[in-house]
Amino acid sequence: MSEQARPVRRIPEATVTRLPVYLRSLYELAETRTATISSEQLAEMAGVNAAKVRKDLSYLGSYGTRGVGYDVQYLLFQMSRELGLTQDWPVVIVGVGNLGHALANYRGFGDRGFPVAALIDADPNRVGQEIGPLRIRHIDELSDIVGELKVAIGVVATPATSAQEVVDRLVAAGVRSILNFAPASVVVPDGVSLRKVDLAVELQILSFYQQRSLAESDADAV
Amino acid sequence: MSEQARPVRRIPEATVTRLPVYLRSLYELAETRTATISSEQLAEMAGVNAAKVRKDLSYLGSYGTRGVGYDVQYLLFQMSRELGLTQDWPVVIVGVGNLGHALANYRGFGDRGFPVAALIDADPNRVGQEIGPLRIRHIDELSDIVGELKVAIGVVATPATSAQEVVDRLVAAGVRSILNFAPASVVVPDGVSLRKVDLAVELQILSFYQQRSLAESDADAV
DNA sequence: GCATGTGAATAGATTCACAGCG
DNA sequence: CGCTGTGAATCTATTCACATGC
Repeated sequence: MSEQARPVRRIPEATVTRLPVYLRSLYELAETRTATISSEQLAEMAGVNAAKVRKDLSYLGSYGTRGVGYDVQYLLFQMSRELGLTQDWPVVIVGVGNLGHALANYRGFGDRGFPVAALIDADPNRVGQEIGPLRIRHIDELSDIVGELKVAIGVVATPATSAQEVVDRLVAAGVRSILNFAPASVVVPDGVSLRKVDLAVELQILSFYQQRSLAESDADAV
Repeated sequence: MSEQARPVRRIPEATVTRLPVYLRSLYELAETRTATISSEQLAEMAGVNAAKVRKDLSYLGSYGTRGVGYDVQYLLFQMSRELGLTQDWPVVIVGVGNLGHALANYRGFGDRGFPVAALIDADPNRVGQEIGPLRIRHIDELSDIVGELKVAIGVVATPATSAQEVVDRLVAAGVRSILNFAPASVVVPDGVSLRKVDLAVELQILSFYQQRSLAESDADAV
């Protein structure tokens, strides 16, 4: 009897990564008081094709109206709910160097339901420093901080060499979602989500295609 | 006779995104004077599985030795070449707010073959300001700057509302690789590469899985 | 009539499993 | 014998195309 009758829709990973993009488009539409939107139009805004939009949205449920399109407000609500955005998820930023500093000052976090609850560093020279309303605290306090402030997401902005250790500490403290900005591959146990943002990787990918396209135009020029 | 005999290997997109990760592992190995590495070990370092490593590397060529593994230095060289990292690709950062500022100060760029050649902003109050060795220049100078400094990559760190316009200007100026940090979907013509890094999107993806895992543990607890 | 929702078809990525070679 | 390199099998994602229902 432990099985639920409710069919827990299995949303493909690729779809999950696109939902936030649709969501952003929906916010824009809501601002311009647009009432309904077709998959075609939404696709254009999100930079994908219409079939993909329809397939993706169908995983959330049948929220459209044939012959009409999707109700912007309703879809906005359903998607927010599905993404877990009806509640706040407090964030802790670990590593307050250049990048961590910028992230700490970035309004986009709090504005969108991810309040920065704490700033953490290992460097005693930084601990105690104030950034906006927050005082940087020492990494040894991490576990307490996570518990007290109900931290849900850990943002790692340390140098590569400390990244794995910081991740381990976050996991030990009970954090189950981690966003890693450090240029290092880190591992997490099952049940913990990890996303990575790596500048160098992105630039190198661009470099690959840049070189390819130059090589081609050189060949053409011969 | 315009066809080359050399078979231009078609490297899958998914593989291209992993090459920089392998490359980083190889640099670490090189630092510890490791001479050869098996697909198994490299997989562990890169956080993928061994079959994938072998398949990925096979697209570059048969650079391994059966029964032994891959020569670290040789693979490092081949991979760098394939990624176009044997030359520098000058970068221009457009939008010197919080994030742009942090990026401008980030040493990771120049150190890895992506020298920051120029900083650009549209705000007259920022133009003229100096950050490190660079003076912020006005966006109207973009085209000249790209030409003079042989800018290959444009990094967009503007607010969402200006992102598309900035991208259009970069493309018009001849930039064929763009890294977009602005939380907006932008379009580029064929032949231009675009990668995006979006904080809010990453956090929302984490939120989705966080909510899922909490919902599951709640269900178990009943 | 028109745009959704979705099976079926296709394309792409991952993993398996083993032949081949040093 | 050990590890690469790779076809074949599988899994996942995308796209097509049209029945369905407002």
